[in-house]
Amino acid sequence: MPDQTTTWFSALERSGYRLTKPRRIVTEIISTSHYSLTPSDLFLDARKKCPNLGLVTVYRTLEKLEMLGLVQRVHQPCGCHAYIAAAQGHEHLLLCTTCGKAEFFSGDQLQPLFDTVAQKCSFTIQDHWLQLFGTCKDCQSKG
Amino acid sequence: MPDQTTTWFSALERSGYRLTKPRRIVTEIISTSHYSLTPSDLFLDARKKCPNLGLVTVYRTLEKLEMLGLVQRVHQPCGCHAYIAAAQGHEHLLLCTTCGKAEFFSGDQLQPLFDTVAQKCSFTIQDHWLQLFGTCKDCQSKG
DNA sequence: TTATTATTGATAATGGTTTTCATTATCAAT
DNA sequence: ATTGATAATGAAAACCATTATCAATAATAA
Repeated sequence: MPDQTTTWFSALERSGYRLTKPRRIVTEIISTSHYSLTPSDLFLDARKKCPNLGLVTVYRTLEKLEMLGLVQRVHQPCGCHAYIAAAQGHEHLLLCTTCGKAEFFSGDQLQPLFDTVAQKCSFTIQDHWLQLFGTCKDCQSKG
Repeated sequence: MPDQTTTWFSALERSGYRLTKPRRIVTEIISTSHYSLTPSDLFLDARKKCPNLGLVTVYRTLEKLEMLGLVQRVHQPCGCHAYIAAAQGHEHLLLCTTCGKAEFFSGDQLQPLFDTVAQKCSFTIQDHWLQLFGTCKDCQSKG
């Protein structure tokens, strides 16, 4: 089992949640995926290993993983219904609009911009949200 | 009538849309608001001037304004159902989490970051979304 | 093993958004 | 100003993602 998955199982247990079969399968899929997944995506995939899984359980599992900061929502033009393993620290998402692959990049360089904006607009800035869209290396070479 | 509103009316006409009363009222409200508004917000407000307005017309008007690049969606943790007059050029949204007021700021400083990310991740970058959350001056002084 | 209780899946309910359709209003041509 | 083609409207129904309900089941502590 991948390290990341083990870590997530521990986090769930530490918070008092039971490690049930449906929960383990859903957690394993999203903890190892490099693509953003909708509840329905997850459901269809997880059903292969747990045929009587209910869609509702996917929603409930995502809810817990989100509260634990393990997954985050992905915002897209066509909607904001997909999830992905959350960033480690101050990182932001870069999405391939062709294949859906997701990568994280550091947002360290953003602080100066935030300071400037805070001063110009007289706001105190608490949070920020940044996402990039583009084409990954593989999809570039495929034309 | 505010300049911005006149401009939007012209844009609608230029695209072959008729300037009906419901459409004019919805357009005027969102073109002059400094707050992001949900379809429901717009509906309730527009009804004051057009009592038999249907919620559906609000959705249809927003759809057209969005296609014309006049309004943009506002992404928030609690959902992405609000709209606001679109940015002029390379600008991004700064939202007050207390009162909902929205301001735009220049995103010119972001290009170097995008270049770095494109190189490091071997992506070509086509689009980006940035939104800041904070507290505006008024809300700061009110505690 | 047993008791407790969190979790599950099926079903129904919810709420926001879209579609359908008969009626109405706009606007170009007269 | 009037007309006619047709875009636009509002009401109702349909749709779909998400949430709540509840009896049955499964995971953990004792």
